[in-house]
Formats: sequence, structure tokens, C-alpha cells
Amino acid sequence: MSIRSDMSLYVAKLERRGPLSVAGRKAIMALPTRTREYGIYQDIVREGDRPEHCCFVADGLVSRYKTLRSGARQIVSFHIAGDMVDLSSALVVVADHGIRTHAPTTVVAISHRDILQTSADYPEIGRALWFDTLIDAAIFREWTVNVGRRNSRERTAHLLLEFAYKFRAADQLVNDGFELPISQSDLSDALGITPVHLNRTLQWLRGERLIRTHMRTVTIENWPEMIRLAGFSSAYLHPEGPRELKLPKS
Amino acid sequence: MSIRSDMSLYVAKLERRGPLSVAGRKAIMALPTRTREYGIYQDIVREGDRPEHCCFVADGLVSRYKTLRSGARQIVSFHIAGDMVDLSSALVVVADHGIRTHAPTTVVAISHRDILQTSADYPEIGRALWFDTLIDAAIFREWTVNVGRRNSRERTAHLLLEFAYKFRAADQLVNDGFELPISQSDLSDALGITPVHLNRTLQWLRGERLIRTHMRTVTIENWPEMIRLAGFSSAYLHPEGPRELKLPKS
DNA sequence: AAACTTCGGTAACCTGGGTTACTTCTTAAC
DNA sequence: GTTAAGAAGTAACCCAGGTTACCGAAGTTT
Repeated sequence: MSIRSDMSLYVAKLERRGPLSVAGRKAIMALPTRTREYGIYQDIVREGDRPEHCCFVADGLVSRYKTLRSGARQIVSFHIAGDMVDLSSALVVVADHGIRTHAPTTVVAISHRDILQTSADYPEIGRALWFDTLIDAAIFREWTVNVGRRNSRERTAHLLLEFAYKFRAADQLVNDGFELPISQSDLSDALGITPVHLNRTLQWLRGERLIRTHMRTVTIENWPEMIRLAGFSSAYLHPEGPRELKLPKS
Repeated sequence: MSIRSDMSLYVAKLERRGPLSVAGRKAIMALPTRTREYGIYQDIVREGDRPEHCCFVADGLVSRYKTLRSGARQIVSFHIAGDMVDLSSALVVVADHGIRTHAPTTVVAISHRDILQTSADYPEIGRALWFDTLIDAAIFREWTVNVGRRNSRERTAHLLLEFAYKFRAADQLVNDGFELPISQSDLSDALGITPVHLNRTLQWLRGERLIRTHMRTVTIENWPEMIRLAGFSSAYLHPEGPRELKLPKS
């Protein structure tokens, strides 16, 4: 575990969404951070924990999940490099879900105290973090629709497109393909279906020439048809960024 | 449409969660508001709208929903009297979901400008609103689990318990019963099942003496067994309120 | 290099919930 | 009190997806 500031990736993300004041940018860069490395399938937060830090994913892939009495698991979100995770814990004391890695992952931890203090001192940063929370919520809503009202083909296509759009926004899409280091079993936990049926569904998507998979790279072969099948609209990812952040001076 | 301030219900809710400064309370009460009355099944916000106001439900019941290409609808949340709805639109310009009433409803509209300005001027209010957003997100996560991993009986029991706990927190539970003015067809849109199957499921819950229904009043007859069946834990509703809001002066 | 483990893939069978097409009950409208 | 309209309730049939139990490939542990 090293101590250094590595928030430039986050500042870059914020600036893609809108202008940031010089003081605001400095304040983010000045946040004390601790960088941690995790292996695959390691818990960053466990249900019931009282975390003292938010975490920023600098590299790798993590999911948030809930476990049922029966042992069944539902993954409720995935986060790729550049995502701020667990802002929830800044104000909510007890974690109602776990967070774990699906690949070797680098996490930058920022203490809640500093997050809250900086948000209070720089309203534009408070709003930026609030916006992140709102996007999270919008994605949760879309996932509820996904598992509630779409069949397994539509549902799987929708999740793969969500990944494709997120990777594209992060400039990580090469030739319509992206690295997805997630086992079918884990993907099925996100889709609310069984691994067996996800396998059938992927076979079908491949057979229809909608996607290709090689090792753990997924390639979208037929965008229009995938989008049509999934009923996908990127609107819920709100790539346009927040409402103008500047307010008239009070 | 009348013009008056009616935020005392919201202030009361915030104060149930933790202390508010005198200035903060005054600032909320001073927010300019417009009160509107809606009938049943009226849209407050439509998908694609660019609302200029957040709305606070002073009385009645509303849902947020998304509609698929096929016409299928998924309700993603319900909000009862005392809930602040559509904080999302304070920063997210284009609504990615609709909001409509399920009963005659009184809504207090507050402009985004005022919400953002007051949040910037009073960090404690900014944090309170952010906390509301985080609770929303926690409920969305639980709903994803509900439709993703629970069968129709567990799922229905879970939603009814969520209502019971929300009504209890609002002191609206009488003899374990609460008014739920939602048709089976609408409930099924929230549960991701068909109205026919919801009807079967409700029959079963009644037959097992877990619930009673009369007119549109639902009564929980057997709390322990309902909680066991649903695998319900109220933790995700975070009744304990946010982390201590006061920060050391910077 | 044998033993294990994890993962993708398959086949046979089964069931929870969907579908369609009714009936009955309430309430409201006139 | 007749008609209409929405809501709850029902029955018969059907299928998407679950279940169980297996195989083979690739990696890794000793």
C-alpha cells in the first residue's frame, strides 16, 4: 500500500462532463489518498461493514452485490476503471451490499471525512459527486427494468451494450471489442438467470452473428440489431453530463 | 395551483434523521414552492421531459416507471407522502423515466435553481438531499435483487413489507394495516410478473394467513413468517439516518 | 506428471409463471 | 335501476428458463 495522490483520472472524467474551476481541480488533486492492489475475487467491502473510505477504481473491474439467505447472489452493478464506487458510504454508515473484484484491481481510497469536507468547501465538487450518485441510481433503475421485463436474450444483449458504451466512453473500445474478465457464472448473477441458460443465450447471440467472443474479449458484431433486440438507449447513462454547474453568486 | 411554502413535512423528516441547524431549517422553509393537485393516473413527468422542478409528495402516492418498446411497463419505485421525488432532475437534464400518480396526490414543486443554490449555501442541506438520493439508490438495488433472484411469493411479500415499513416510519400504520391504493395490474408492473400471477400469489399469501386485504387496505397478519419468506431486512431503508452531518469548521 | 479446480459447454427433464380468454364484483353515470 | 367500465378473480394450456448431472479443456498445485 503506497500513499500518493492519483485522482487525475477522476478529474479528467469530471472535465469531460463540464468545466471545473481551477480551485476545484486543485482541491480534488490535493485529496489524501491511499492506493491498494487487489487480486481476483477479493472483497473490498462486505455487507455490514462500516467503511471509512470511498474508493476510486484506477484499474480493473469490481461489482457490487447482495447475497440472499439461500446463498443466491445478485450483482447490482459493475464498475470499470475511472468509476467512483461506494460514494454511498460517505453518508450511509452500514454497507447494505458487498463490493468485490473480478480481476486484479487498483483502488484509490479516499476518506469520507475528506470527501465531505471538500464537498462542503467546494459546492461544484459536491454537485459532481451528487451527479455520480444520480447516474448510479439511473443505472440501477435500468437494471431493474432489465431483469424485470426483458427476456434472457434482450437482457444479455442489454448488459453487453451497457459495457460497450461504458468502455467506449472510457476510450477502451478497440474494433468494437472490449475485455470483459467476468465468468459466465458471475454474469448470470448480474442478469438474474442461471449460468446454464446464459450459456444457451450467448450461443444464440453468437449464432445470430450479433456478438463474437474470444478468450475474454467480447466484440459487438451487429450494433443496430443488438440495439434493436435489447431496446437499448444510452440515455440512462447520461453521457451529456450534469446541468450547468455554475450558479450565479449568492 | 396555489403559491405557499409547505416544507414543514420535509423538515420533520430530516429532523427525524438528525439535528438541523436553525439557519438550515429556515432556509428550507423559505424555499419558494408551488403546490399542485393531481387526480389518479396523471403524469407528473414524462420520459424525455426536461423538468425545472423537483417535487415533494405532500399527500397521495406516485410511482416512477419506464416503458419498453413493446409497451410493457416496469415501475421502478413508489413514493408516499413525505418523500422527495425526482431529485435526479436537479442535475440530470433529461428525464429517463416517467412519474405518475396512483391516487389523488398533492405535490409541492421546488425549482432546481433554488435546490442547487440552497445546497451550495448550506452544506448540511446539500448532504441531506444527497442522502435522500443514496437511499433511493439503495432501494433500487434491493428491487433489482427482488426481481432478479426472488420468486413471486418472496417478491410480493418483500414489496408489501417495504410498504409496511415505509408507512410505519411515517406513522401511517394502524393495526398492522395500511392503505395501498394500487391496482393489482400496477403492482405486477413493479414486481415484474403478470397480473394473473400476482393474483394467484396474493391468494396464496391470504390462504397462508400471512396477509389480509380488504378494499385497498393491506394488513400484515404474520410478520415473522412474512419476513422469513421474503428474506426481508429493513437495513436497506437505512432508518438510522445519515452519518453525523456536522463537520469540524474548516 | 498426477491430481485438482475452474470454466465453458451440453443434454434431458421439469416447473413457475406467462398467455388468453373468460366471469364476477364494484362503482359510477345517467 | 340499467348500463358501462374498471378491477379482481379463474381456468386451461404452454413455454422460457430452471435443475441436475455430466464432459472436456486449460490452468495450477504438489
